[in-house]
Amino acid sequence: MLVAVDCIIFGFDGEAYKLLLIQRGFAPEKQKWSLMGGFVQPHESVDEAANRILEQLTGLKNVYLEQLHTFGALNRDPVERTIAVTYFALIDIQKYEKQINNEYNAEWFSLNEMPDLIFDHKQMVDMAKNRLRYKAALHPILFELLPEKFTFPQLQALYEGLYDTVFDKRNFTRKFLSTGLFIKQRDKEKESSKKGAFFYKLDQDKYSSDFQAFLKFIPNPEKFLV
Amino acid sequence: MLVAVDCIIFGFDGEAYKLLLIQRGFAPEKQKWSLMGGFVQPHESVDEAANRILEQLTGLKNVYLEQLHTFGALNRDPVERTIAVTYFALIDIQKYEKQINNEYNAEWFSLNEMPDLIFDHKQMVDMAKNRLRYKAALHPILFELLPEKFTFPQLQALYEGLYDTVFDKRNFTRKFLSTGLFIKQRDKEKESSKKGAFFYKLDQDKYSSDFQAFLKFIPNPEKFLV
DNA sequence: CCAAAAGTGTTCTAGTTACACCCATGA
DNA sequence: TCATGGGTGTAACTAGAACACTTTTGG
Repeated sequence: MLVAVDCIIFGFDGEAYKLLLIQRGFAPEKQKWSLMGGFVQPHESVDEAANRILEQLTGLKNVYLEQLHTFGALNRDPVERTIAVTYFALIDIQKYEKQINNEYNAEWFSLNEMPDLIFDHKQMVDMAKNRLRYKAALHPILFELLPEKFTFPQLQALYEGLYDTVFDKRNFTRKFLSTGLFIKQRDKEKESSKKGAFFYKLDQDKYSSDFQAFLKFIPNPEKFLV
Repeated sequence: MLVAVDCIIFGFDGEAYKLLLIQRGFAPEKQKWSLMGGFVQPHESVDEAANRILEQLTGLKNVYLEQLHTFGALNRDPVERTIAVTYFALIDIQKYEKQINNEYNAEWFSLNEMPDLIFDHKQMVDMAKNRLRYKAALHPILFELLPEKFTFPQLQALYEGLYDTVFDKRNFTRKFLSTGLFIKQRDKEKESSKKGAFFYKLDQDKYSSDFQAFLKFIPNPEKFLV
């Protein structure tokens, strides 16, 4: 039985969520679009395989990478019995350089303009989207998609994009500022407006110390969940 | 590469959370306690394998079974390279009959009185516990551990046991009743008190229609999360 | 000077918490 | 009759939601 790893790689370009896909240069389904994947090698753990595969395509190390789900349907790969351990990654799209690896024909696609994908990769993407929505509602992970410096309008677009909705600007700002996670910078981003919007950075200490958001079925659930 | 499935099987006896473990009758680690597991067969999906393994041990079908995580460290199985797809199950402990399968020496252990487990099974159990806490804070899944009819004192013990805390009885009752998920029965459970506590049943319609609890990072997140 | 986006406060509402006494019954 | 556990209401507080105008500045 073969064990493969597939990576769902998310980016955000300031307007929309993107996925990094590759055009397969090999059979089966040659020329069709698919997630970046590969087989787990005997000398590496499954997590290591995921990191390797991600780095092969993007050149990036130390990115947010989380195991999503293992897909093990009987005929998901028509050629050989393969189970796929999927991971989703959140990367700063600005750090990605197309030229890093020419071995793969990789391209960013907007989530709502995706080509058909091979095998059960569409299902994987759907699950990843869902997990991301779920997780981002509770944990401050979306910042992994932003550059080091970002503005509140960008931050709000990031959240609005994920949930496909609009939030009240005042309430949004207040809620996020009240976490104490953000440090205002002196400079402004002046490209997207005349007035310009102040940059913020994450308070890395607060960010890395287990920040938990506010679940409400259990009183003070942040006490209990790790 | 071998692909195994391991099941973390939870029960609740009215007082404490329990795990169903088996004493291995085979090498390696013969006689030691472990999770119930087995290899994925060529003719079955991974999900099917999990259901099969669970049924082999408990005789139960259609129980709550959710994929947890895939463990793929290099030397997790000292004999052969094996990756383990883990699932956790929630079963009504009263439905379990010890005699269903004598092939395995199975026993329920309280979560805080567990024997040493083989390989990385302890890590699996920890992760399952955590996932259960997490999930139960947001979704009404703990009822899978209760018999069809249960009392509010039992329900509260169930939640207090999982989070290892005490809740205010009045607030607890109000919050849970306000979900409209519970139908009061005419009869009482009279074993554990003189006065007796009314039985309740789940409103199965409400229960099966995607009940979502109340996350609070995103306004009205139940609109967005599936 | 005006169009476009940034930034900022207050009020109302609803949900959460804290808290204590009476009830029913078997022994 | 009393010990044990079951059942219930209210008031204070807090967090979330709704809502609109002013500021800045490049063109």
